[in-house]
Amino acid sequence: MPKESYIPRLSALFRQYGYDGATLSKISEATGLGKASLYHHFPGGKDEMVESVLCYSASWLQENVLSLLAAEGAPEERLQNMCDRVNELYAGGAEPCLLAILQSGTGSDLRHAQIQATLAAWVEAIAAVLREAGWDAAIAQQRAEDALITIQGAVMVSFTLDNPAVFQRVMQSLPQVILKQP
Amino acid sequence: MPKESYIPRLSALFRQYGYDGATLSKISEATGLGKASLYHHFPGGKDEMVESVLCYSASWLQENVLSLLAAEGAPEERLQNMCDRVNELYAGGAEPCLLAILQSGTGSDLRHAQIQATLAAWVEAIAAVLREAGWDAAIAQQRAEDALITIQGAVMVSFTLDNPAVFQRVMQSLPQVILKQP
DNA sequence: GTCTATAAAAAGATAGAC
DNA sequence: GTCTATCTTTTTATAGAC
Repeated sequence: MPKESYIPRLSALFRQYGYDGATLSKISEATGLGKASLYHHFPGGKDEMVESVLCYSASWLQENVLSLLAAEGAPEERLQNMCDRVNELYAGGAEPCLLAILQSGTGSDLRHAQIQATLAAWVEAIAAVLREAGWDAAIAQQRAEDALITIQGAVMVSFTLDNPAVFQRVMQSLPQVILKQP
Repeated sequence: MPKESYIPRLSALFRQYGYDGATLSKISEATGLGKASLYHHFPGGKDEMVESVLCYSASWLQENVLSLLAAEGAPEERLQNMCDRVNELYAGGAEPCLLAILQSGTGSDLRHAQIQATLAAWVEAIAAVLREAGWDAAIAQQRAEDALITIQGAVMVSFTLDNPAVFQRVMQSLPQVILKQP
């Protein structure tokens, strides 16, 4: 099997257990591959697995979220499309954020830059929509940051409180909130 | 030394490395105690250490944040006091949230309920301020959730983007945003 | 590309002296 | 209350056969 086919299961494992908690034993079990086979696909060990997972995450975001923001249509509609995909990504507020999880643990410096770049691209994609909607660049940047803050905060709070309704409510209103006059 | 004196250093270690990343070796080094001494203070091992850290966190929050929300004064002033303390807690957006970090890793079920209770108490303390300010109970609950979402999201985004200015800006406007008419 | 077997290192935990 | 020493288990990683 090509290594790409194991990325989703690796992704789920790192999201649940984090970098240090996702041991090779768990990874071996989840993928059905022996440890030696894992090193065949990922000679760099867990570091390389995480790097691949983060790379895949960035691609998924680009193709499933950022591309919708850059597409044709009214700003509110494009933001709504983003929220729909984000809702899938976080299972309606029931699953935590991989990017947030992978920032802690041993050797997080290696992951930090990659995660930062992904989040920055997301902010910029939203800011572009807002500039197109006629906002000043500085305000657009702030509102885009606010949008990410709301999404990430809603994931954390919903997951912690075991209350997906919080996530649903916030995602529901996000497009209007972001586009609203001050 | 009494075990309470080690809690702050334990806290810092778990915040940086998470549950699985904070190994006994690191803990031993950070506290200056041998492993056997650690087990003398915390017979239950890491689980008991984390439990103590989370218990201390809840106390700190109660005494330094929730008590200010319940104190005398105008709602906006009390929310502003909260933001000031929160700004210290997260080092102005430079440090991640212990509660968020400890939700992942091996055996997170043990920690989840404790973290959930702490966050729920925080939400309720804010909601009480808003009800006192004349808001309907349901709206007060939503606004309080929104406040926590903003705080947690701002910590995550600021830390990820290495940009404390984002955190500062958001904390600055939080009291007015929460109290603003819809 | 996957396996079995094995090695080397690290982590979690305890016994018993002081 | 802290230490040294030791033990067990787990984790990471590799060698070599198929």
